[in-house]
Amino acid sequence: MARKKEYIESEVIDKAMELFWKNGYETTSMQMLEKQMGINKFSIYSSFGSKKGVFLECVKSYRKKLLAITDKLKDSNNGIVGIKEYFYDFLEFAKDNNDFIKGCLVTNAANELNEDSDPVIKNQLSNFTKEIRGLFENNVRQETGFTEVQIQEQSDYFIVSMFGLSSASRVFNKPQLHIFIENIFSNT
Amino acid sequence: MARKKEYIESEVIDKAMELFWKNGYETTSMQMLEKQMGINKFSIYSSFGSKKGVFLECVKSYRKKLLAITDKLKDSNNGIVGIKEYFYDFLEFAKDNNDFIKGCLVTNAANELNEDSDPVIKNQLSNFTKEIRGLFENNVRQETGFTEVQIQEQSDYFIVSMFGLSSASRVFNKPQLHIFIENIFSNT
DNA sequence: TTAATAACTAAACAATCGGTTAGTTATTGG
DNA sequence: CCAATAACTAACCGATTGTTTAGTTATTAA
Repeated sequence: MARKKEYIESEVIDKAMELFWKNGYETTSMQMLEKQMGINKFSIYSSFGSKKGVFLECVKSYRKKLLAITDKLKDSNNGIVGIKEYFYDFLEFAKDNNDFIKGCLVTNAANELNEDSDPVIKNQLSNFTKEIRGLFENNVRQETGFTEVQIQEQSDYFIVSMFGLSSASRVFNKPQLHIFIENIFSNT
Repeated sequence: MARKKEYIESEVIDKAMELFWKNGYETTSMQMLEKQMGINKFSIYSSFGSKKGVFLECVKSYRKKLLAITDKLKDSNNGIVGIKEYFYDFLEFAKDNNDFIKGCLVTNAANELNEDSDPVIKNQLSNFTKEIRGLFENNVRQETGFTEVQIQEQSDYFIVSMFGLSSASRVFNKPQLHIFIENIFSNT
C-alpha cells in the first residue's frame, strides 16, 4: 500500500545506543544521532517520536545486551563469588572496540540527572538499578548465615559499589579498578 | 580614575560554584550563571574571560571550601580511621541547604567528560583527584606493616571508593551510603 | 495503470547556546 | 569642573538545540 522503510528499527537503535553510552543523554544531539543512525531526522521522529523516545528504546536494548552477563550471574548460583565475577564481566562489557572504557549507559545518564530532569527518564533509570540490585540480592541469599537485615545491607553495598565502579571506570585505569573490585570482596 | 565594580569577584564565583556543583559543566548555561551570579554577561566575560574561566575559578574556590575537611584529615594523623572520618565528613559537605546531596563538584564534572572534552578542564579535574589521593596516601603511610606496593594499592582503593561515593551520593539514600562506607573500611 | 499511502529529502521553525559590541552611566585624578 | 576611563545595560551575533513541515519518491492494492 505504501513505501517500505529502508532501515530496521532495532538496528538503528543499537547504533544510537553507542552514542548515548559514550556521551550520555544531553551531550548526544539529534545531529549526531542522524549521522550515527544513518537515517534522516524525519525517520527518527516517525519511528521514535522524540529524542527521549530514542533514548528509552536504547535503554531497553541496553538491557537486552546486558543479558549476556546478567544471565551468567543468574545461572551461576554461587552467591557472592558470582557477584564478584559479574563485576569483572562488567568491566569487559563496558569496553568499546578500541578498549576505551565507556562505563555503563544507565550510570552515565544517571550521573547527569538533577532535580529538574525528566521524570520518565529518571524513573526508567531508577527501575533499571533496582532490577540489578534484585539480582545481587538473589545471589546474596544463596549464602548461609545471613539475617534478613544483613542480606539487605549486603545487597545495598554491592549495588552502590557497582554504581561506583561504573562511574570510576571512565576515569581510572584497569589496575586501579581491579584493586577496587578485589577490596570490595576482600571481607567475604 | 573610573567606575568601581559593583560586585566582588570571589562572591559571584561562590554563587556560580553552586550551579556547577548541582548541574555539572555543560548543563549550566550563561543565562543561568547571569541570574545566579546577579551580574550581566558583560561583567562575567570581563572578569573571567569565558564560561570555562568561570568554571576553573569555581574549581579553585571549591578546593578552598574543601579545606575545611581536608585540613581535618591532614591534622588527624590517625591513618585509615582518619580517611573513614573524611568519607563521612564528605557526605555532610556534599549537602545543600535543603539536605539535597549534590555530590562532589569535581566528580560531577568528571562524569560528563569524554574523549572530545576540553583538555584544560580534563587536566584540572585530574590534578584535583591526584591531590586528594595524595592525602589518602599520607594517611595510609601512618599505618604500620604495609609494604610500598600495599600502600599504593590501599590509596588507589580509597580514591576509587571516594569517587564512587561521590557519584553514588546523588542517586542512593543516606542509609545505603553509610552501609557503603562501613563496608569499604570493614577489613581494616 | 492509477489512486492512495507512507517513507523519503531538505528546508525551516523558534528557542537557546556561548560570546560580542555599541552606547550609556558612574567614578576619579588633574 | 571636566576629560579620561572603566563598569554598566541591552541588543545582537552566528551556530546549534530539538522539532516540524512542505514537497518528492517509491510501493502496493484495486
